[in-house]
Amino acid sequence: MDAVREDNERLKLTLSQILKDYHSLKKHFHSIAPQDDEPTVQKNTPTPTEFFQGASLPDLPVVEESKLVSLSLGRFSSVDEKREERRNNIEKNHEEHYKFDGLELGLDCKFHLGSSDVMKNPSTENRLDDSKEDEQNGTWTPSKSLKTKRSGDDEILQQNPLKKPRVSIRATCDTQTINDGCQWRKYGQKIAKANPCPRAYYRCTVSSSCPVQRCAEDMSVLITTYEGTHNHPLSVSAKAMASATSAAAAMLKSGSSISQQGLGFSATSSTSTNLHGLNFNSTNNLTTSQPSYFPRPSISSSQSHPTVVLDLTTPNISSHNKLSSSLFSDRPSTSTCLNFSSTPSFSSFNSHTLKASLNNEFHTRSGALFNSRNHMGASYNSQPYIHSNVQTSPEVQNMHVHVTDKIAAATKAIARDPTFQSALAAAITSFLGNSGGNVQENHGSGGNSGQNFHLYFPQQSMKDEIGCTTSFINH
DNA sequence: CGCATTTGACCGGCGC
DNA sequence: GCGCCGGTCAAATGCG
Repeated sequence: MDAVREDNERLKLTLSQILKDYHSLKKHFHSIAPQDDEPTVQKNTPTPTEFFQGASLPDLPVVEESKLVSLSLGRFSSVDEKREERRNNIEKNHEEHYKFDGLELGLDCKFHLGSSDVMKNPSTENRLDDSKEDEQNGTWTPSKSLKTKRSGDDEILQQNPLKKPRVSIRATCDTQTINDGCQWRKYGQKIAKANPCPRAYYRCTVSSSCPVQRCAEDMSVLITTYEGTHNHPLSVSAKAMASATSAAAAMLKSGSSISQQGLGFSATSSTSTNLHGLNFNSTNNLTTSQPSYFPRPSISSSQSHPTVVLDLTTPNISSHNKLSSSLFSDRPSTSTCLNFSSTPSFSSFNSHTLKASLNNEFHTRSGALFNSRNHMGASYNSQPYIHSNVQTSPEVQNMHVHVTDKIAAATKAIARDPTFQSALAAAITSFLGNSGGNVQENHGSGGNSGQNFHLYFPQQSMKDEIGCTTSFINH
């Protein structure tokens, strides 16, 4: 009980710190966001040039909260009422869908609630749900958790009444397990049916009550499956994967209607999430010609486990462009390549530069898959900052955006957090992809409509301090 | 000696 | 009801 109380206190401290950071970020955002009387988010959104060359920071008036772009740092909750409302609206009106979706970058950590609400509100699940349960019950038992109906899990229980969502990572790896920064204790090993390689079971060692588990099938491709979320503070190096997996799980929850349909990229579904900057978006609007600049993760449902599959095994993104699906034949193929700063946690990954190809494939338990055309590639390097990764494509158009000193100065102050760096890269990338405003544009040769976006920092020192550049390719 | 891993037993869900 | 299978437990074993 003492340990639980200590954990509780730590969590409260962490939460208060997060809230503090949020308010600070909010202040900064208010100071750099230009005022606009247009009613919708999309119309309210400045062009990149306007945005980056906005009025001097102190002169900017405070923008109404309803007009703000929501900045997401990767903690989406499936029960966000606003999002539910928006989702319902989408079903009625596809145009309205893009009004918010285009710039839904969202700081969706339930900050519209008071801090006390965050602790009390059952909708604040994902990272908090398990610790909340600890508070209420005193202990946490993984096996029991599957049986215990929790209000915070109502949504997922409705659709997957038995199992928690899982996040499965496929990666080529030399070692028996991937080094994701967490400490794992092996507690079992089984020979799985139809697989000559044993499946190992691991449990987080930091806290005895931490529900995160994984099994690994050690083949040429290591498949690591995460279930549950850490309910204790994580090291910086562990946060990357934890954030990614928890966000993927949250995305699965919020977009579980998609997974349940198997191929169900319905024309009305809309979810988005941010995996430590890997910005996922399962928004689909097949009736509009506006391309989505977000890739979709692989979503499958194995038995009653809804699973997001992050495939890190495919080195060549362009090869996936060959994948086709009649489902998306009316849309341009989209790929995004982001380089993420890395945390030492990824250093044990086998490849020099591990490309995370988040294919839009629906993996089934039996290995069958259905693919769509969108996919995402990301690289994890052992460097302190995100760095540019120029994707070479013969038929791309290049679009260059020069970040002005003003936005860079404003960004410096809020870009210290590595998670934010990743989120920022994804946010700006999506921003550019959706606004398409006053951007310098060099048309490349060829008839392909592919576009290659680059962010440049005018001064090297600025780049170093902000620590992120990003490239974006739209085929 | 303490901790991590191994491994057979056990349990519960699921399909037939 | 029975058997299969995935997942977990816990005693035995190994290792530093």
